[in-house]
Amino acid sequence: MSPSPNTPSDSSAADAVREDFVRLWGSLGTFWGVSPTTARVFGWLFSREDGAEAEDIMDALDLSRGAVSMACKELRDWGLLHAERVPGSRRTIYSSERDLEKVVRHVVQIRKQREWDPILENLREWLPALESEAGPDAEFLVARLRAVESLAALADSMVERLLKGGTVTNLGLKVLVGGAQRRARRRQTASDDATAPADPEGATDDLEMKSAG
Amino acid sequence: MSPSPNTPSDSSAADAVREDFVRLWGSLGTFWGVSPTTARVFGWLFSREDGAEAEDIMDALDLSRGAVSMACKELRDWGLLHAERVPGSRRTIYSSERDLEKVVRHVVQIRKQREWDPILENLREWLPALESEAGPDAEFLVARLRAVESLAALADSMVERLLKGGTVTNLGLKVLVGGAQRRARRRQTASDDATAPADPEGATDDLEMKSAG
DNA sequence: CGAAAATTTCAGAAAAACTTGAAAGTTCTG
DNA sequence: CAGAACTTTCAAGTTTTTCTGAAATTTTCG
Repeated sequence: MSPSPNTPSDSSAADAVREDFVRLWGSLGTFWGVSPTTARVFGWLFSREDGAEAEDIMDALDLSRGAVSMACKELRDWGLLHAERVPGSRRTIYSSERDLEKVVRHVVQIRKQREWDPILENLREWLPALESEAGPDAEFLVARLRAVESLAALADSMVERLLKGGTVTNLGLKVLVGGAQRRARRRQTASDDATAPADPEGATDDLEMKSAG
Repeated sequence: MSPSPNTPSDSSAADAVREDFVRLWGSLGTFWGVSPTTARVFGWLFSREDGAEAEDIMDALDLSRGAVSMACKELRDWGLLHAERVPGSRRTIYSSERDLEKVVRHVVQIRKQREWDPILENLREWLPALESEAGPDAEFLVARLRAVESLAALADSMVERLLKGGTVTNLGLKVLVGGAQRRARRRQTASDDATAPADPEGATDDLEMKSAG
């Protein structure tokens, strides 16, 4: 029953859990659109209090130098990783974004831009083209596409609210308690993101703002 | 300007849009967890008023017989496809679920069972093990895991509400208008999903209920 | 019941995605 | 400015996923 106090710092309960957590997080990679390895790197960093340099990561996760570099680059693009250079040294210290809510918001925002917005964009091209065409086939297709559009638009507005509405937890509570009403009134129309290209560095920079909460 | 009335039924605007729609839907496959081909099959069927037999599908989407069969099987498992046998014939007629909201609900439900529930399940195993362990590392990990847990639990409750709360559109409207309040009061604590196994056949059968709305 | 007309299954082929390792590029010390 | 210490990039190799085609299975008709 006694927890094995022999092994010095290798197989503590914390390390065992950490390992499982990294595995789980890796298997969830598809959920938010990155490779398992990339997800594992994030999970590992997230499970640690302090940042780590590339070599620590390749050591802990048994990856090549290149794999770690690419995973970290991708995570930086997603805005989920801080890369810090220690002044007197050549090393880069990576650490995960600490605020899980920011992580979720970034992931949702980027997936929305990449995968969701094109749907609405396309639908709004297709519908006019179809409406000028007569015939039962075209009419039916219009009806179906409208159904897709209205559902997509609904999802879009909910996500939009999530992104603008402060912390996820707060939003969740508000929704559960009914406070969403107030927010809906002062909803400001988003400047159209259809034309705005994603600026890859801006995503990273966003992380820095509002860090004092 | 005149829509080319020459080509008999091949390159109408409807068919052009249909083709694009199928391509788009296929590229979205990863979003809800199936292969592009499977997604394309659904998209094609969804874009059509009437059902189609296997050969129509392989013809339209340029797939082998086996691929069509596998895609349809997977879609049936997801509860997104109706397979109907015409009595006097040997053919099976496939048609997509017509109600997009049902489609969304089924997808969300199944992905939740497959990918989300394990998270909560695992977290609830790990936390007790960690809490009995002293040391700063374990304590830190507990804090991080708790953050994951609370966010996962929040998402879980929102999804749960989506699944139980009638149509997606209705729910969306309710949320946007603040009607969520009522629901939150009578929120019954879900019987822990940690132990409840997913019943794979129930998911499919669900499609049939409430078909009269 | 046996033949015909479909659908399903599955081993192997093709394609896609991921990882590696070495070469090229940066950034810091002397 | 040359050299050392890291990081990044990318072509090639490996693994995983997906598709095919033919054999096995199921279903209908005579």
